[in-house]
Amino acid sequence: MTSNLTVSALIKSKRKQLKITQPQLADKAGVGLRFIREMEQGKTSLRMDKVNQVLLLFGMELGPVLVNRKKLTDEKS
Amino acid sequence: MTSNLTVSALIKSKRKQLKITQPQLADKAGVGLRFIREMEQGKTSLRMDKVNQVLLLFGMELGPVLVNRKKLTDEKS
DNA sequence: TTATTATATACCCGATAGGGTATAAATCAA
DNA sequence: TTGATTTATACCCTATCGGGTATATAATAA
Repeated sequence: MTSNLTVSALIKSKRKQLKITQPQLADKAGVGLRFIREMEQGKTSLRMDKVNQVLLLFGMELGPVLVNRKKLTDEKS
Repeated sequence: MTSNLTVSALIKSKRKQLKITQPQLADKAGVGLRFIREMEQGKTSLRMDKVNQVLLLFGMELGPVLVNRKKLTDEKS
């Protein structure tokens, strides 16, 4: 199964795992606190380079992924 | 093996597959021609929403992916 | 070669991302 | 409850993204 987690959800959970606050994450990533917040809140117009600065802390980056074919039960192809 | 194709490479190859020009792709995606060019040339500071507008034409979207552990032969862990 | 077509580069400019900061609202612990 | 901590909202401001357009440089075909 292809997970397809949103950036928003991923960052939030990863940050919680590390038990650090938004200001601390912003600091580590070298981005503004406001950016971390907009990211966790799912803003869609973020700049890729900034997002990658944060994702890289978790060994990840933005890449093209297949759109989630909704649940198998939802529709018949 | 996790492909990890860049957005740039993916768009360029997908566009060629469809045998359409940059202006045509820009048109279909609803973005400017300049944007398509910057995208194919690997500009890193693109806005996610705009990139997704284009990727969606190919059934894809931006998502967090694991950073490529370089080739197995390149380095010893 | 010369046309034709596709792609790249350069400019102007409006819109907005993102930084900073201040304040408000949650959340949690005592 | 009250106080401390974390997160959310709102504002100002600069930098720049991205659209449009014009020009330049391939690239391909005749």
